[in-house]
Amino acid sequence: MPQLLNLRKVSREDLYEQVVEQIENLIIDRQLQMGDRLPGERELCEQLGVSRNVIREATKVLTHRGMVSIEPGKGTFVTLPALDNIVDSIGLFARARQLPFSNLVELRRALEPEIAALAAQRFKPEHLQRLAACIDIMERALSDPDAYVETDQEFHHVLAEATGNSLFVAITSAIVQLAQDARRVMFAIPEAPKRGQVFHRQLLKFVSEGNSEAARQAMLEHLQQVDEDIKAAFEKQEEA
Amino acid sequence: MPQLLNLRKVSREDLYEQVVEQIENLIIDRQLQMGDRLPGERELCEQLGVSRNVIREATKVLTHRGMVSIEPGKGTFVTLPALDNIVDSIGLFARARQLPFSNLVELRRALEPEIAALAAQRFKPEHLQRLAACIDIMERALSDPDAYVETDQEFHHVLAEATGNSLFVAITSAIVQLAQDARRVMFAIPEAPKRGQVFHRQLLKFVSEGNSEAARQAMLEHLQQVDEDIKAAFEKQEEA
DNA sequence: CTGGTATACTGGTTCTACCAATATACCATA
DNA sequence: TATGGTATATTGGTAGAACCAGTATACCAG
Repeated sequence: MPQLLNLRKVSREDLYEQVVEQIENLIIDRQLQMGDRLPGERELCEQLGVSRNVIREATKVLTHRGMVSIEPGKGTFVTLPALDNIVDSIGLFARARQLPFSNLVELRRALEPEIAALAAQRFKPEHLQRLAACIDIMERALSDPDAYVETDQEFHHVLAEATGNSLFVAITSAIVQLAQDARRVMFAIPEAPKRGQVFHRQLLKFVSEGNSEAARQAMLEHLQQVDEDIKAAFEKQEEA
Repeated sequence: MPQLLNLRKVSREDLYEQVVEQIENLIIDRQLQMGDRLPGERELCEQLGVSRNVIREATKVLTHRGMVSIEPGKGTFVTLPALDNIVDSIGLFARARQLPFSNLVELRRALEPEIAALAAQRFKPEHLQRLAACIDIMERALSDPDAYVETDQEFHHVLAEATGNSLFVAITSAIVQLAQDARRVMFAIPEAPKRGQVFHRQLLKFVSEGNSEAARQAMLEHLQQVDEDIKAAFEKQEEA
């Protein structure tokens, strides 16, 4: 069946979609600011000429986009989108497609060395403290996968925050989250966490010295080592 | 008012949230596969013991997460999350916080050189063709900002696809989208697009030769040039 | 085999009604 | 005066019935 005519596909947009867009635009244009309260559902119905159902479907979507927060009995308020949405969307994407672990490793190798380098240039005292605290906690949790992994994530998160670039923070959170399962596997290699700590200390040192290039290199080697340990752990797992 | 007691905050989860989670888990666990049809709304009401309203709010949220697709008259079907959600979430995040343009530039400088390098190792003939086609189109659109910018985005997108890593594709799409406005500004510098083409051609050449390092370097210089042109364009804009 | 048609089904939308939690103003009491 | 209860209006949460419009299917007429 050849396509003789080029027909534009007709598509009336759902009502709730239109409501979502309208409110979204109001927020983007700053006509609705952070913390502002939306009109009540019943009032929005009148103003927009739609049923309450439509309004509710729209606000539910906006809630999950992190743009509004619904508080029963009080109202619906404009909020600042959190990192969660980015983390969730990347996580879902990767999970749904069962992306190979190598994809994650490559992304980290592109991002995190640069993050370490920038962190070395821009850190504030607060960040050094938090990094040091992470190292301490991990040292005491060398045999506690859950605690170690969680703190390891925090370490990389703090490093990203030290760059002062929220986009780095957002994407780092996402990939670190995705790598979580793999990290736990790593504990099959007993000396892996200890080896990781060596690099963590190096990183903290180089960053605190403001030595960008050394920090970048240390991060690169750290990722290399983690990658190898995880591969070894997987092989060990398959033997069993 | 000192916080004497540590009270756990009570919070019954909304019904629609529970429905979202249930369906989401079914999809993640592969009990519902891509293309499968969900039971009708009325049937879901019975099975889950909730009103149709609740079901609808849940499916709307799932739609905007890209997990299902609603087709009136037919039903609701499981879909594969698209890039759009990642792009949207990053875009919203950046816009809502009015992140400085420099954040974007830094992220690109971390990602795209690595992408160029990987593309040089893994490209398929198809990618070279598409890259060449983009260059041709841009050549003919040196004075048409809209067409040029759009094709420029496509160029970087194809490069990311050539890495075979979907995470690169996703994040590249997002940042390229965010940079769109800035790119258009660039046309205030008449020779900017032409200069960009020089690098585009270089990139295509190095990638096709499989020369990772040259490709990486070319991309780095390309971004550097774009950044300078945009800054110059902004200054020129402020003068006016 | 074509094209119409009746029919059942799907999601889209509206409306009404009620619940639970919140906020407010007011009032009784210590 | 200050505390605490109480009535009341308002908010979002949920239910359920009803109808619309688009779709699919089977069946029938040509």
